Amino acid sequence: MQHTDHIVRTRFAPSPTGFLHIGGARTALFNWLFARHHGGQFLLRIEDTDRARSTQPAIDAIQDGLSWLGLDWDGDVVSQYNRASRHVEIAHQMVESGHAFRCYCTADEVDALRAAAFDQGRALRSPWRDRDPADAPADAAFTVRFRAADEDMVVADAVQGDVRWAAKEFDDLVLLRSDASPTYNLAVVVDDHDMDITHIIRGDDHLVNAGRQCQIYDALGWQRPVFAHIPLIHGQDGKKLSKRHGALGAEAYRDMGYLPEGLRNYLLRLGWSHGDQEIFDDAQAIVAFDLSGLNKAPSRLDLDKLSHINAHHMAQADDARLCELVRPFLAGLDGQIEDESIKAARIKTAMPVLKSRAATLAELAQQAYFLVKARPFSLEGKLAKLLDEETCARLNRLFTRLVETLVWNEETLASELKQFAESEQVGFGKIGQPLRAVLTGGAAAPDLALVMAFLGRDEVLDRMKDQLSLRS
RNA sequence: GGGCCCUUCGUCUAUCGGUUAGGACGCUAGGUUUUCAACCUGGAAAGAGGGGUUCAACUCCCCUAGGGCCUACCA
Repeated sequence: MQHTDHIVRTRFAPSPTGFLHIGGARTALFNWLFARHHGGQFLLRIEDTDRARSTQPAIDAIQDGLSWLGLDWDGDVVSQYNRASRHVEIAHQMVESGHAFRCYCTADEVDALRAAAFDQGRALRSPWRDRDPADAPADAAFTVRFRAADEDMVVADAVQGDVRWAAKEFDDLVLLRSDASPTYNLAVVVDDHDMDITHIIRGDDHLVNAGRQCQIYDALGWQRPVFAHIPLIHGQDGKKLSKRHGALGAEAYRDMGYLPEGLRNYLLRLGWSHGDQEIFDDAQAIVAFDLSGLNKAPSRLDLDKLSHINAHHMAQADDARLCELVRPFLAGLDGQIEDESIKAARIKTAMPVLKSRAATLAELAQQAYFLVKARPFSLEGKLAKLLDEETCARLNRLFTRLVETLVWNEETLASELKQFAESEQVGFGKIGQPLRAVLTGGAAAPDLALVMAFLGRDEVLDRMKDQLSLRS
């Protein structure tokens, strides 16, 4: 696993206890962007050393989420659990070098020690750090603890600046549990070192861990990576994002109809800035991203802004791709025509116009609905009232005219409608409103000439006939 | 209890000692108008509080307040 090159290497290292939540997605994005910016590698490691809480479905969900977001990782996924023997090896090495020691304290003794340390406002130190190993009780269980360093610690963080701790703030942390399994802080350091990680971008809930981990790096004589601790994302209420409070998985955003590039763009600007620029495509983001633009304060999720950003990316998206993506959203709407190929054809034709009118795929489905509505449909309330006797007579005259319209495209239809309104000597509202009702049944739709062009002559005439015969 | 981190419009942010404190979302007034959306033109809206340092502070320092993280044989 050891690399001899000197390229930038980042990693995303989630623990598989749930889906890929929005904060993790952003952390992954930043690491991905930073690696790509420097032509380096972005690695994925699953921190699955907690066997009780780690699950395969969670591992799958994380990978699916990253894939959906378009954050591709280099090489194979690393399982931290599978590397346990290497962690143990390093722990033993530290015992031999004196940087770690066997602690024979029982759970009760540790509790008492901790309570005392807590009262004194200091970190826990094991009495076994200075005792002769020969005093060890025979056959007693022990943990391997790190011998907390005597020097004060300073971590140069790329976001937070120099962060300092007094030596007494660090406890003798457990490296190996009494069952000899390695703990997080040991495993992380060993893995990041072995994977040649050069930059660690992660949530600032790990800021204190950085101090602890740097003690281990130093003890081992390993070079410390660059740390960049980014603030966590909060919910709309400013509180921590909890699972039951807005902390949704990536797939939830997908199901709400956001595009991966839209979510990526939004997440990019959440806690990172580049002057006044709000909209980024991937190429721009990769060029622009740097650690110096990272913010120190936590930020809140704002779905309105996400939608707005997403709308830009919808308008830029490929038509054929959107036709595919909108299908599941359309499927939820009832009263549609049967023929899938007609539906697909109409939506395809209209897509260049539709996509600029919707902020999400869900809205896109709403915008496309009028195209696939099964006729005849009934008009109610205000729409029905539009079709009084006079209006029906007028629409009948329009009908006759449309039958004779030779060229059926937006341009000629627009001028047909305009001329018709003039010949009727009424404002366009007198024609546009009822005609729209007749053709769309009240569904959202673009300009009428476009509606007619997208629907096609037969469908337009049929929808007119439906309503006019009902009222005559 | 202890340590560490954070604090500019409602929200995301710009500012890196000297600006009428800028932009974006949202909100709002008006325009366009055949629905919805979009779009165009305006508007309201901010430096948590208190001390310093300085000719000058949002910007540097200290205190307070408020949030957050860690303080596990979780990660």
